Amino acid sequence: MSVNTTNTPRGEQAKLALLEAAIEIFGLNGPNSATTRQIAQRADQNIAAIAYYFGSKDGLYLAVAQHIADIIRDEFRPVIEEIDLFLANSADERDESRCLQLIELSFLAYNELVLKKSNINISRIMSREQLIPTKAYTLIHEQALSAIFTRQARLVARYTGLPDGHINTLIHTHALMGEILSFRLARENLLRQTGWDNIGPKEYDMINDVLREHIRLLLSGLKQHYRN
Amino acid sequence: MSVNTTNTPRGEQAKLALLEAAIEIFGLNGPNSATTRQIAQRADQNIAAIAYYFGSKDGLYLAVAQHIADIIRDEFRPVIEEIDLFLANSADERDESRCLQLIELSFLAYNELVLKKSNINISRIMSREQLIPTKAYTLIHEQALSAIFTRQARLVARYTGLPDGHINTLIHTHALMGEILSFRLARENLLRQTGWDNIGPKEYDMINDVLREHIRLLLSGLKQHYRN
DNA sequence: GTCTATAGTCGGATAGAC
DNA sequence: GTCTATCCGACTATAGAC
Repeated sequence: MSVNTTNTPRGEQAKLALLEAAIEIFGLNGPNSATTRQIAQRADQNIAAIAYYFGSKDGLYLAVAQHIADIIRDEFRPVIEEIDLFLANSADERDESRCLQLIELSFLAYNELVLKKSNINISRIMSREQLIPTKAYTLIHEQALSAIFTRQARLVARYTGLPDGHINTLIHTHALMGEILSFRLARENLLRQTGWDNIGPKEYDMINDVLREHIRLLLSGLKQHYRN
Repeated sequence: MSVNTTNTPRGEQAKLALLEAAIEIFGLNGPNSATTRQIAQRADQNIAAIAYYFGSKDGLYLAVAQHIADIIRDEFRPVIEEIDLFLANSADERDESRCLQLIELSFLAYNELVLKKSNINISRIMSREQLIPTKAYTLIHEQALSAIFTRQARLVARYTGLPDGHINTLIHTHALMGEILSFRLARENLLRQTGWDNIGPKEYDMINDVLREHIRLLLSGLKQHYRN
């Protein structure tokens, strides 16, 4: 893939427009059935521009993945820094409530990321990559997701007393994360069962309340079990 | 869609072969980028057979959805009958452990359904339908999923004391179901974090143990909270 | 009922004008 | 750097032979 690295304002703007249109079209259609014609039209750019700036349709898809990884990394940088600070400095057992708070913070931040309407196509692309992973998933996982999930598991271990780095701890953390993901990945099921026609601010708040309750119940239950 | 209703053995066999091949190809590719050529080839049938038996590619996709709904309905019929029996006969409060058992049973049955290797493409199709729902989702939901989830929510209400039919109860149930779904819908994330290269019997057992523990912890926590 | 051949459409990529 | 025109392959659907 030979990506043009021009920095002229016009070129930069064209690239960005193509990237954003591509997120939308790839989100709605998947990498195979999305067409470069659709993307170019949505971005108000010429079809040939895709080949020029990104080498090929495939190059554009990978650039989209990189863009998504950047967005997620930026979004989570503050949370990750706070977690690292906590994990580095707090070897004692006093900071339980801070630990719980950080777990809640990072999980609910993830919920916001995937449920935010403006991110709908990003999360569509990511879930499709979970079903049929391509190089794009590797990129997003290694550059963004891995850092988040690794720290979440470490916090869960610290809080509950589950062994740090142990596979069982990873499964517990993954299962808990599943509660968050379900509201995006099984969104349609939720809508049909509740009769909602959308997840707006009111619905979002109800979901968040339930999630917060589940996180606290589960973690305190696990803690009682594994600390003794 | 004009579906041929021939009942000659050869015709029936051709239809079934096409259906099963279609599940595989639609699972791997999504309804747009899957091609009738691929499906016909995999089924060892002529391309024209698809138009003949199912009217069109779209007709085949809907037939696949119907086939999936049938499979799920058959799989869950016994559980659903047990649940209905329980809900009808046990108005008293004594049967708590039976209630919990049924919740666990139905949730873990769902886990088996989505994780079973032979069903991998069925669950791929279903998750894609959650992302971008088509008529196929309506069909599967109304004919199979709705019956399961409605009863699960009723059991959860019964066990925890949450109000039956209330939206909050539905959200609680959905969130809990999310734990199960995550092992299929975020499977790739799990594999990368654990280093597994597959979810085999050993991994499946570990997952099931964690899920059972979470179900019990969460439901008993909710019960303490809402029963008092 | 089953198949081959093909019509008609749309896809990604590119050559070459400006 | 940007765009138009076009090549060529792949797709669905169908007409018509057997």
